[in-house]
Amino acid sequence: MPSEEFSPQALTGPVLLAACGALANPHRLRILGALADGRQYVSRLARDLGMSRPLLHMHLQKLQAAGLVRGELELAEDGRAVKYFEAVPFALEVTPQVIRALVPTLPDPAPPRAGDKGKDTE
Amino acid sequence: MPSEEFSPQALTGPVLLAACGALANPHRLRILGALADGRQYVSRLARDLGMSRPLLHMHLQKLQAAGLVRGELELAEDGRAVKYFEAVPFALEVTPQVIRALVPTLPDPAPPRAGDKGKDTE
DNA sequence: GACATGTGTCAGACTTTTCTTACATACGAC
DNA sequence: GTCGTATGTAAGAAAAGTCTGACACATGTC
Repeated sequence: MPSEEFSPQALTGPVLLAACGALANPHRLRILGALADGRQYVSRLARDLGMSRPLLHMHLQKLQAAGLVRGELELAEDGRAVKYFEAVPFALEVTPQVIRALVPTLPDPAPPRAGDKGKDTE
Repeated sequence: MPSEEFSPQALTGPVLLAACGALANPHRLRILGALADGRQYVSRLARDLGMSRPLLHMHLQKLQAAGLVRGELELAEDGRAVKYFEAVPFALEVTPQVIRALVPTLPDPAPPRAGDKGKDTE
């Protein structure tokens, strides 16, 4: 049951980039850490973590875009709409060799301008 | 021979943040991928990767600061100073549980202002 | 000397990310 | 109705990251 490469999707360059970008922020690590204890809804999470709700919303967006977190809007018993988030059970394993294998799947570096004869660049 | 937690140093919150921040860039992934094939000096690396040397220098700084890369200034046979970089053989493994364990080692979120009675935040 | 190679670094522009403040909606209870 | 909870989003400021172009130095060859 352990050790899937990267649970939800195949590990490609862009996926690794999104995942690392999402993990490269203390707030988002805290959020993921909190969600590792179980699902939670955003207003509660904002209170628990001591951050503003719009800010938390933004970070959750980024985590969700990276596939590290999953959100689901539910209707509570009393009828109020509550959005629960949970951590996707991912397992990200990165080594220099893994990265080398992913390099070919990276987006093109940048339009290499023709007629480029700069001295320091080429 | 495989599976060290995180080769060079213990995996703490700040270390993970630095590592992910360093990995969250296509140029730096390319650099690491190239160095996975073996050590190389920066001017050569800049040519191979098709990027300017100052830019490569900046990215190498960040990779080195994160402990993912190691540089060594050497004196070539003909006397020229050449700086070689090599990839540190790290193995970064991240899961929600790992993150939860690291949360306590993260830097303080932000000075939680006393007397905070904002409506949206609390 | 001029020219090639190698090194490092700075200043400024540009882009992206981060964060707050303010607004909008909907529902239930009083 | 008002108050409390929940949701989402937009505008703008502030900070961080990215990148280029121009410097500086040293060495070896011509």
